[in-house]
Amino acid sequence: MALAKASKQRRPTVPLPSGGGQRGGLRERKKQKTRESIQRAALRLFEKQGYEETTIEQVAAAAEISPSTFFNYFPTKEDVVLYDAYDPVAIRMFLERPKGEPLEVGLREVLKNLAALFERDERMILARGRFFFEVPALRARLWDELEGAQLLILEMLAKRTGRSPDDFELRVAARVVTAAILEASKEWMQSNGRHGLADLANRALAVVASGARLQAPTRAKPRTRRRS
Amino acid sequence: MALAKASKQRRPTVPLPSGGGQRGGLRERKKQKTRESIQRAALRLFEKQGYEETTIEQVAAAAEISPSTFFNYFPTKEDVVLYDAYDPVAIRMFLERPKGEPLEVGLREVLKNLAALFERDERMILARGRFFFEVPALRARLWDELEGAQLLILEMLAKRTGRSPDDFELRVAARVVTAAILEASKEWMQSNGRHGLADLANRALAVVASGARLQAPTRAKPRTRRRS
DNA sequence: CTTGATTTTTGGAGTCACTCCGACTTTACT
DNA sequence: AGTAAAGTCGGAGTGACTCCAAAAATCAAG
Repeated sequence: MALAKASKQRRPTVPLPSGGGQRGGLRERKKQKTRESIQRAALRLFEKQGYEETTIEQVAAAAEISPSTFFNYFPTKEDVVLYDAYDPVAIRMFLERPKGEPLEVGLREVLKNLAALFERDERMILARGRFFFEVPALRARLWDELEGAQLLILEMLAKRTGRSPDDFELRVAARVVTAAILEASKEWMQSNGRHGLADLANRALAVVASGARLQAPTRAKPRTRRRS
Repeated sequence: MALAKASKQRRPTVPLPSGGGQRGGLRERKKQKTRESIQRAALRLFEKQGYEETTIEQVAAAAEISPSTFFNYFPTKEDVVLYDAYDPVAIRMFLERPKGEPLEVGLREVLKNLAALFERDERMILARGRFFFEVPALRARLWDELEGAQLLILEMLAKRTGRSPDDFELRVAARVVTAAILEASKEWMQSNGRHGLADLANRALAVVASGARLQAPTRAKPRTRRRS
């Protein structure tokens, strides 16, 4: 079956700065800086002219590098938007949760901490977020990238329950939890940060815990309703 | 904000044959046939040489049309694989479920009926399935396309519960259910149809209903275990 | 500070998906 | 048959991305 070579394996996403944000030789540090500088330039252009309407050439010019060099830093145009310097931090946070702790608690805590971290450059994060949901190509990539998150959660669940990560039911559970958190993030981004990320995640996880069984109109309980 | 035009709106996916599979003028019927013939030619080539390794030119040649014409039938290369003649059938099935029926029951029934329908060209369906999970570009598109399914389920849930489709909790529920079914389909495809689609869907929905709360190793209860 | 090895940057040539469009052919209808 | 609509095709782009080899910057030693 020719499927093996069918994918031309998308070369691994931008290498995450293995450390928490300060690792690696001076060499690597500089590369990191350039990468972020390119990203900034790109996002600025995308916001001004739109994603599709901006060419790599323009981004390269704005970042004062050659188009060739752009591809040294990001394998595809999409990756400039995808790239998130916080990712490794989040992953590490998650992995370092105490072994015995119930999954949801861990998730809630991580999300809470992240939300706090985000306050720094929330503006940029939210801007990126909007792209994800408005540019088809990015939206698709994001979904796919989520697979990684799901795997993390799966591992965690496997450890907690003593089941194998191959267990079908376990995989369903992991995917379901991931989906819930995704919807929370989406709401967060689309509401432009008005609703707290931690809050939304809590509510989403509550829905999961209740077996997604929603009773009649709860119309009378206007929760964190703000404006329409 | 330039976001509005940021997406160059991916022109709508291949128009679904509005009817259940037999509607439209003679004109349209012929188009449909051509479309399916192109798809067959394409899938055959993809299987033989791999997706990325096959050019549109080759597909066009195999289907005895010009490359230009290819794009008359499918907006992108991905869509040749994505296109599913059964989609409209499935959607219609789902929409025609009795109003009062609980969502899960409806889902189970639809899935069961579909599974039965699939027996016809299961081989091709499964082949397509494998592409989805092995070719990054297709995987991503599929995730995104799932958004449509989620919307359907959301509508249905809204009707059932009397809540608004904007309700955050409802959206989470819809996404969670969709995720469960996705995992079931994925398992189905990856197991090459060994486990029944309807079975898997049932088990997945059960996990959701239980609040995704899995107890310790259930190793001792081998369920619908078949071979392994 | 010089030299040679090692990265990094860059330009150029090429592939491929996809767009735009005008010319040409087929089909449907009177 | 005659005409309008729909479908097909070819050619000339554009832009993302690959491959490669030649410059240029960086670094390590002597």
